[in-house]
Amino acid sequence: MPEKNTGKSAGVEKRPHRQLSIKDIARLARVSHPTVSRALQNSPLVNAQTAAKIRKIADEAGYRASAVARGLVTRRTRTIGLVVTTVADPFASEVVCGIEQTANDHGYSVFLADSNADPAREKKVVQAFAERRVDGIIVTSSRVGALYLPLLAEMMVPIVLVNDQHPGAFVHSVMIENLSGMRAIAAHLTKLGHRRIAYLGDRFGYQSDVERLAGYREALHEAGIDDVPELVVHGDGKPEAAMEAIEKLLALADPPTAVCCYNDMTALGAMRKIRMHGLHVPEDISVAGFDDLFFARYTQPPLTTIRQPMRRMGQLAMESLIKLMSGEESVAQIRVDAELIVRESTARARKQ
Amino acid sequence: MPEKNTGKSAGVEKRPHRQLSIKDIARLARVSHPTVSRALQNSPLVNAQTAAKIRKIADEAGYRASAVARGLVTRRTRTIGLVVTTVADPFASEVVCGIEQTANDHGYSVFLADSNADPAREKKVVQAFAERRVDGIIVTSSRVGALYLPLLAEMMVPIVLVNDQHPGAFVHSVMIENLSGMRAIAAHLTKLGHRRIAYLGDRFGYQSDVERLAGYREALHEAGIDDVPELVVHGDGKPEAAMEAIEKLLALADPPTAVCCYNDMTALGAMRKIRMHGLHVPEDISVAGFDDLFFARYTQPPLTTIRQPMRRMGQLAMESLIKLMSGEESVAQIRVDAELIVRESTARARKQ
DNA sequence: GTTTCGATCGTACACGTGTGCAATAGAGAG
DNA sequence: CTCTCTATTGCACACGTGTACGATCGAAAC
Repeated sequence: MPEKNTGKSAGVEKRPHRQLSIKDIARLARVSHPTVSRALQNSPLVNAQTAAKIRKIADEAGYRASAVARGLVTRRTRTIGLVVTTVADPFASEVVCGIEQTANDHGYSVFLADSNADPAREKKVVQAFAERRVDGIIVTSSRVGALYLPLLAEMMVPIVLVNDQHPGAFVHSVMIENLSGMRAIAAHLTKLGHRRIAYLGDRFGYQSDVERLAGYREALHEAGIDDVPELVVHGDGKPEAAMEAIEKLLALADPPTAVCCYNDMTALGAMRKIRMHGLHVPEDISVAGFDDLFFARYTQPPLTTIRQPMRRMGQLAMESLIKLMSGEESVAQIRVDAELIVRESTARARKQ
Repeated sequence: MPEKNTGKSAGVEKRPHRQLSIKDIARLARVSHPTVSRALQNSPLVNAQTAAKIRKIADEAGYRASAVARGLVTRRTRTIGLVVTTVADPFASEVVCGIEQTANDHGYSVFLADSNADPAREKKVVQAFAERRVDGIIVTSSRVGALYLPLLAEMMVPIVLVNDQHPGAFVHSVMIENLSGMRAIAAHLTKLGHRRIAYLGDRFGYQSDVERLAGYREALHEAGIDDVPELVVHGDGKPEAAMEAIEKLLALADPPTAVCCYNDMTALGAMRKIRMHGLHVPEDISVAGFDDLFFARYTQPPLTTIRQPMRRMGQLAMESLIKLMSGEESVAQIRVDAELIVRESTARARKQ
């Protein structure tokens, strides 16, 4: 009675101590390897009892089918590529979290790549994805979305963008309602009696910045306030740049009594600089953010902001991608609603 | 003269429009496919001119070698699995960033998996890694490190842990000098004249908490201060729990004049609650954190803390793993130094 | 008894790449 | 001219899985 001895070769083992393959299981179960394959896929083509027996043996042996071999023959790897400008950003990491969870729930594994906003690196990681034969790609907050067009064409793989900064280039994307969100914030401020309201934006030209700026303007117009160009300044979405940008506002002869920040990170820098000037939020100046990152409720004072359902957005992007990968159609542009969260960084304007 | 027509079969194409393979390039270059393989690997076995010509053709055709086919025959996928309790944590995401960068620099791709601190999920993702045939695994801040032992044995793959909470179970890890770090913070406070210094920790029993608590005690002993059990309380490393935990300290008949927090997230919650009690930092009570997350310099007041070189730690973990995957030895326990960053949340104790 | 049909299972391939080995050709030595 | 050696290339396999197709067998139909 032959035991586990295969009789194949007596040669020395290679370093990585041979994982056991489907053929090993076939030998143990005294069937052919296709039968094992079918049994593990719960195929109706195999006898129920045999299948159960095979599954039991495979399980006890700790057998794990090789996804790479399967991917080779199936031509579908059940992996997706996720490129993000940087994971070390609270917004991105929440989105990544949502994507990873739903990918995992659907049997997909995700390759993570950090582009660091470096176009060369971004191109490199997408090439890596091409070699890995990913089934789809998600890109979040890309500054260089247009770069993907040729690569996309080359890879023949669906792509979904989250909060892309260059409109129209891609069909599938999920974004927040930037305009109505920022309009809600600005309207909140006008209702508090503010008339000199500033906008501290991201880099000029990015779609989300354009849309939020538009929302800010709409709210002001509705309140009968005219545009004041000197009250619109730009940072880069991060605290450092915000600290510089807000200097221009504070140096004004008639400084604003409230400022709408492009996002919470910007608000963080703004509030810090305001404090360094000896001023107080919200007594001297109201500050509002956008995103509702985890720290928004812990700032001093807690930040009034717009909540973006970041994980949900990641989930939606992944679900959309899954549809596309299955050959189905999916909604091209998904827009999620923004929710105003009023905390203590905004207050009624002082009587002039 | 035969053109691109392969003459193989006139059957209809499958859906995913056949990527071109090494054989396509071979046909274009009028050589055999092994020659193409060797040319693209810069093998000395192939004529320099032929190699150059092949590479040119492959490049112009936009050919991308299939990493999955290569992985199958090579038995090395050049992928690693990265499991993290949650990416949506500023500490973890910085580490992930460091790991991804250096992995990418060395030609490795990384599978990201979020365990959500759920043991079942954690097991599931590691099984997925096994099927993907990853060459190595990195686990950050695992609460359940011990769970990996059997899976590790099964996979025969090197593992590196970052900031593991269960000492001794694994050989390879990279951690911060918790003890000396927290001792530096506490000593900083004693030098400012504080005598009633509290410790607001993570869950009891986690290694990093144990070590930081020990550092705190050492500093107090050096300053001739006795242990006061009521001044040591525990949260869970997040702001919410910190807000609850610090209540116990504030409710004391003789409340502390300074509190060492397990990390910056804890400090965030602590400062918020202190403010809600109408007290001021640092006038009424000094607060110190640990980690130096991005927001530490933007809190009000900016947070005194210990800087952890998070990206560097990720880099070190990845470099260590690369060594192990190459069969080399690597330092078992890597400890990186902590650096005290004094900002404005700590001040001289008021005269009693 | 033969025929037919469905249920099971095995055989033979394919996926795209890497690599040991043989084959060939050309150069140099004798 | 013959032999040897080296440089270069092709042939034949292997990696581990999925799947079309044929083979077998038993039962049911005739």
